[in-house]
Amino acid sequence: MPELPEVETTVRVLKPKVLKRTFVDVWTDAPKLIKKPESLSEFKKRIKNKKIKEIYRKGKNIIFELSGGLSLLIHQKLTGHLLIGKWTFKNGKWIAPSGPLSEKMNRFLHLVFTLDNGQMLALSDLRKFAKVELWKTEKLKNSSTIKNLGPDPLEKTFNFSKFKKIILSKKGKIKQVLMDQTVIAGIGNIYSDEALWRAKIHPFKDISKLKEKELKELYKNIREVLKKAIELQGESISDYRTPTGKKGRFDRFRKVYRREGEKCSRCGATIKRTKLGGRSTHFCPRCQLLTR
DNA sequence: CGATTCCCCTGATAGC
DNA sequence: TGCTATCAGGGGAATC
Repeated sequence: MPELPEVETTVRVLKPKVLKRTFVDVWTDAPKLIKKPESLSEFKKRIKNKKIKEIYRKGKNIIFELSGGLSLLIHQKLTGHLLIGKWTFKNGKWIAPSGPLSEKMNRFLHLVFTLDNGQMLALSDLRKFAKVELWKTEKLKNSSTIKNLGPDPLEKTFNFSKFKKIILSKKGKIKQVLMDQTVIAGIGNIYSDEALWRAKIHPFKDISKLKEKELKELYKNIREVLKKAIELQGESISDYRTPTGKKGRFDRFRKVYRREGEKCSRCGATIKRTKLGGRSTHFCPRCQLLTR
């Protein structure tokens, strides 16, 4: 499930491989992934012969800035991940070279861009939830997709007082607020659970009940866990893989997410899983008390 | 305007 | 064995 660290890893790995490259061809067996423009032929026509001038992350979105005043936006959602390599097309399907790209999770190719050096940029997406949009760069900047995003938690300007201010301006349960992309951009289910465990805060704790000390711990731990995950190229307990098809190595630092029934590494209590707003939520019932 | 619900999709898993 | 029902889940749209 790509969140900020996984999307950042994708951008960092792709960057040297795609900068200054030109799109020469597009293949898809799932045209519904392409939301903009609506017509696939129009999408193909517009993206062909455009050069990748820049690639960057905005929240969980990947944006390729192209020549001709265009920008390609890709959101990987739950199971999407971008891969780079050289596949061959045989009998209606893509054959991956041996190595990580041929591994199971990388087989669900639904969109393949061929670049001018023969390399391919491919979107593997088991559940086909990803979205691909081609925008005029100026329009994208003013779009609600971009404008409604909250600040990036790793930006230099994102200091504690800014964090405190935006969190306290919201109401509700802390985990839900952390996952709200209009509040802070980039945190999802995994890293909200992990940051809250590190900060010893119960995911259901109401914003209004948070103490100054807890806010400070949370601020610090959000940034630390995200940085650590980027350093390790993200987590791959589920579908995510880096663009070369390899697993991220954050797993050994994962303390609660998908660890229901295991012992808390800090206090030994049994990790619990519940639902919050339709999302599974993991926490330690002993070190993350609701009332403290 | 905010809060909630539905929907997109398919592999894995449980139940019969 | 093989079928069917359920679940997971980001975010956008529709609805309350």
